[in-house]
Amino acid sequence: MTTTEAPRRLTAQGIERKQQLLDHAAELFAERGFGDTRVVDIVKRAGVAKGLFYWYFDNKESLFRELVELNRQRLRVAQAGAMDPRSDALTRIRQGVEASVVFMSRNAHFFSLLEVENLEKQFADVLRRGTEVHVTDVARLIGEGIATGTIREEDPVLLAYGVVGSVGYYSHFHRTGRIKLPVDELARFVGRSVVCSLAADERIARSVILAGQT
Amino acid sequence: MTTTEAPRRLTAQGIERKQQLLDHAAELFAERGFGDTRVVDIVKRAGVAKGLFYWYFDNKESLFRELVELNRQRLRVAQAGAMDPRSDALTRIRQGVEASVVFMSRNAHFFSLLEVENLEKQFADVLRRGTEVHVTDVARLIGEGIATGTIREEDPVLLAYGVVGSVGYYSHFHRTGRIKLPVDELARFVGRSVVCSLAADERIARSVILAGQT
DNA sequence: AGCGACATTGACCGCCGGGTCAAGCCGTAG
DNA sequence: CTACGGCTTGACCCGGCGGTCAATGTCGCT
Repeated sequence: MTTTEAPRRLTAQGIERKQQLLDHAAELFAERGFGDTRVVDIVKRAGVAKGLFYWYFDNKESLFRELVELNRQRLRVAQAGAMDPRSDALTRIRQGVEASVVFMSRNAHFFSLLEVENLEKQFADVLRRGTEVHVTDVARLIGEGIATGTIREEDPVLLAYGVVGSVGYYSHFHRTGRIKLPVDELARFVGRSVVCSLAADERIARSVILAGQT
Repeated sequence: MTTTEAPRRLTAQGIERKQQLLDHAAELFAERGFGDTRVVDIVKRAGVAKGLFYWYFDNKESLFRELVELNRQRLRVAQAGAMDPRSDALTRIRQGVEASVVFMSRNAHFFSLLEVENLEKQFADVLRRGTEVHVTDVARLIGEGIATGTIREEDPVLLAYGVVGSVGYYSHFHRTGRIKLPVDELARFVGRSVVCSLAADERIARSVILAGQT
């Protein structure tokens, strides 16, 4: 199944069309979920014939997977971009967390699927792999923070799951309209929360938080 | 649709059979997800004919909803039972959190569906209502904690989402085998984590945590 | 015995939706 | 002009699955 299938050569028009399909699909998935979105719905919304779908994707599942990879990468880039390499680990985590919340909000239509890992068991693999990468990233930072004494001594991986979880959950609650708050405000709140749960002591927590209240 | 349909009178045998179906369904849902579980699979596993399913349930969806309500209630009871009414709010939260983690682990087969709110959009309502109840419970306690000075001053509801989220996520990661740790150890860790993220100051955090390390 | 209510069976129906396909279009390179 | 490969169409196929139903069984009560 992992055959190196000839990646079809696409013209400019082809690339655009494919992107349209991805976009409309993401939108529909967010609206009704993967299982309740018909291929017909996707093509209809894009205003093309059904057969065309299968010109660009092997099948519905394959489109979904592509969507996942794409957005994971974009999120990772956003996180990396938000971190100031001169800052200490805890601060960088705060920055990454805030960026993630904002990013997820901007791409709400997509993440309403992503963060939730087992909407359909068949995707457990892709989705979890993504989370795993994220967790590893954070765990590394936490390890650093523990070494330099800014983060309390606990298993870094365990703490990392908490960070990733918080971001995911808060984003989810925000997206589904149960937390009514401007994104950036929420982002700062989650940042603060995470810092509080990680900081080695009160003084550190306060200083990292204060530095973030621009 | 919310017709007060005559709730069929069940004999002892009937009640048992219905429970069997619920159990097997929960198991299968956990294995493959709701969408990928066929009614036939459920009845086959229970060793009965397909038609019987519709004797006990209106349809697949209705069974699912029943499953949800049932387990929500049981969780709530477990939480309430774990809290020592003489303790302060923060401690009670810690107790509730630990109980939740344990409960979710014991009922893993079911909660692999529950905590994830939008596996299928059609269930958003039931699932969210459940979370909402939970959040409200916790928010009340947090409000109390803020009033008595043990919890830091932030919007109680916002903080409550964090607590509920943490429990859900850690349980999820544990259930899916990515956190390999005895349940009770994990429960204590999550308890500590939550306390750290809520406590008004370091002294309080330490004392509440120490009191919990039996 | 025989009635009525609960319990159980499995063949059957109908539709929905994923995926196929043969044919046609259009721009460009030769 | 023609050939070719990317692009587009929509009718069609077909398997799977949710849900129905008429028949049969099995209690317990009168």
